[in-house]
Amino acid sequence: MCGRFSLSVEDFELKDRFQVEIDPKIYQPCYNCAPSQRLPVISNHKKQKIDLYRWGLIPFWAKDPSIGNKLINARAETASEKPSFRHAMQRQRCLVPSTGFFEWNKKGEKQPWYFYLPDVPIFSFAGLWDVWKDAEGHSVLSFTILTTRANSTMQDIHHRMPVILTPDQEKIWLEDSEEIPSDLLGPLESIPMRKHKVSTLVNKPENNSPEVIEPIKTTGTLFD
DNA sequence: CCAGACGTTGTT
DNA sequence: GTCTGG
DNA sequence: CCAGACGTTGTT
DNA sequence: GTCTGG
Repeated sequence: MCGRFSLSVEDFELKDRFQVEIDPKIYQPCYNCAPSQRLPVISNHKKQKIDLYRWGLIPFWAKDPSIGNKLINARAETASEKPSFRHAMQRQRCLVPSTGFFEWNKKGEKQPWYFYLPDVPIFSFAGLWDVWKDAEGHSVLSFTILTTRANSTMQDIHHRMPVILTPDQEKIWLEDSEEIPSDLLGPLESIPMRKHKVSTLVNKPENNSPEVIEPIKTTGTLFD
């Protein structure tokens, strides 16, 4: 699963990496990105621009927007059949830029781990977005992150992981085709991934500092 | 027909 | 909006 | 994902 | 236990 990630780069780095415009007034690096926050997204409708979307997809037909609290992830295997995601899966795909993400090992103590790609420092999750209008007609843009089976690096910690796209796959995911490019949605194996234990400071979303992604020392091996 | 749900994770 | 269950 | 709340009344 | 908010 994926319920917390980082995007710890400056605006110009994102701009260079994705060839997009970004308003420096609305952007700031994020070490501890959490559900319900407004976070940077590149959608298929605005491929040349990064905008902020709320994490937790609110389907366009929702009466109560709090449904978004439950829709922070969508299973890639079933999203095209689910009422909440079907429409977005066909027409409203997006990239969620990231520099790494967190998972908590449930066995024994609740230990947070940080996962990242040393060869691809900025990557993206495959996402879906939607637009919901409140009673006054104000639009709320929101997104969810697709999940899939864990890859070999992750499976000791968790049996699910976010769908990570390679740079080549990013273009395909954003193409305006109602045929879903489902071959992109498996666990990432083609790019090396690393992990290390991090401080439980990351548990609180308000702790948004570089410290939450730093490796913590453990008895025995320094790196896991 | 209307009412109510619409999700994922992990654990049992 | 669309599907399921009563 | 985790943390924190989870209620009503009346009064200031 | 379950929901809301970040």
